Amino acid sequence: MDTSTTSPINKEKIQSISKEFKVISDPTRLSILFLLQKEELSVGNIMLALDMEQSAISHQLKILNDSRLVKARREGKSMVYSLDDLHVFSILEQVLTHIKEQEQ
Amino acid sequence: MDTSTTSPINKEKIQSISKEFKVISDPTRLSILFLLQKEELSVGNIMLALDMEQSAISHQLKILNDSRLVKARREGKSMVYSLDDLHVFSILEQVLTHIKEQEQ
DNA sequence: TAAACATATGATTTGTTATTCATATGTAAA
DNA sequence: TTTACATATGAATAACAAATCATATGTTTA
Repeated sequence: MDTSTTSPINKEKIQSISKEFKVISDPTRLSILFLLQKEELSVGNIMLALDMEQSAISHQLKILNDSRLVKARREGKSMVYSLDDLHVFSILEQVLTHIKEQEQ
Repeated sequence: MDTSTTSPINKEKIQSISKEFKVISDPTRLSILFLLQKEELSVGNIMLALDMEQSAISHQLKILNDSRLVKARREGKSMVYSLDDLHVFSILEQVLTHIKEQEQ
């Protein structure tokens, strides 16, 4: 199917794509996503793993949460975050493959 | 294959992925890529299509060119740009599908 | 070969995003 | 029921990226 003619790209679509990519183009947020791919983690544990300030982590988690890439649940005093949208990883896999190919 | 255990994500890899996404997360650059998907275009024609300043277009084309997403050739007085890496579009297609799914 | 045209590019300005700082909120333990 | 602990959040600052401005470079035409 010829997407270039059947679905013209308008400004709104460009903006949506742009926003999606912006969320996953920040190193801190990417690191969080990869950490959570292995296991769910509390904010404190993400802090320790990335060696960053609590506030910085929380702010980035909010962005990830707002775009429904992660979800949170309370566990006692801490908040435990986990992935909510596995779809990003198929995209990340593609990019990783691409990077690997270009390295050769 | 379990990529989470066989290929640990290090800081350099995070940076590479981040850079790749940053290139395709700017609306102007995305617009240029979609324009070039249909046909190769001179800087002047891209200017007209996006209604933006020549310098802004040139600066963004440079970034796209540096990351080997587009290539340029001279044609008389003008420079004609075309896509150099169709791979991005498989990623863009995925994101578009994702957006479409979430809309429903 | 001077003028006009098309694009590139460095420097500055403007806009955006991430981090930090200070503090608020919510939960559990003393 | 005060204190400690864990996280969230608004405001300020710092870092970064895009657009603009001014001008340089390269090509064609008069």
